[in-house]
Amino acid sequence: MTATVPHPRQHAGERLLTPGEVATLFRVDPKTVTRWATAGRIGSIRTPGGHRRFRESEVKTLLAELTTEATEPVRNA
Amino acid sequence: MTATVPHPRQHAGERLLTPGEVATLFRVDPKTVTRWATAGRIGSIRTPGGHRRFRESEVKTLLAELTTEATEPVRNA
DNA sequence: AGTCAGTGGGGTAATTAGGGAG
DNA sequence: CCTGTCCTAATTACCCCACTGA
Repeated sequence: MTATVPHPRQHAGERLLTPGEVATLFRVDPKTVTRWATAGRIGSIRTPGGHRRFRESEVKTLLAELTTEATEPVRNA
Repeated sequence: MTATVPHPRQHAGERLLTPGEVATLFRVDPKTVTRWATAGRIGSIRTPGGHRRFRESEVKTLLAELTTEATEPVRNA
């Protein structure tokens, strides 16, 4: 396991995700998530130790923006 | 879980946070917050019994300083 | 007096950061 | 241009038990 369970008790639903969790959501390597943060494509919060945390809301929004639905119906349905 | 909510009305300007509460803000383990205090990365106040408390204003400031917003637009959006 | 979540201290595994080469 | 992997070092997470604090 990585950490504690999700917190229902945060500021304003400001849950944070670890690089590994974000990597799982996008099905990529955690290293890639780090590069996104370095490139400024996704906001990040650094711990005093240097590790990164990501806003869950931002990650979800990003996922939604990059999601494309099928526009043509299946011909054999 | 680490931080519960039972809380005394800490009136006055300076509200104090428990290690568990600070840990929640940074999405880390309460033990990690303790190490930050030991390493001098964050100021702490010790109770006569040895437990630590952190200044909310200092924590918030630190959190804000370590926060980076996304600057580059998403390619596929 | 007694309960009990939270904390401290110590020690060991798991993640992460960073650079670099493919 | 972007990503996954290898490496080392640093940071963090989870385990124990004893004590604090409300």
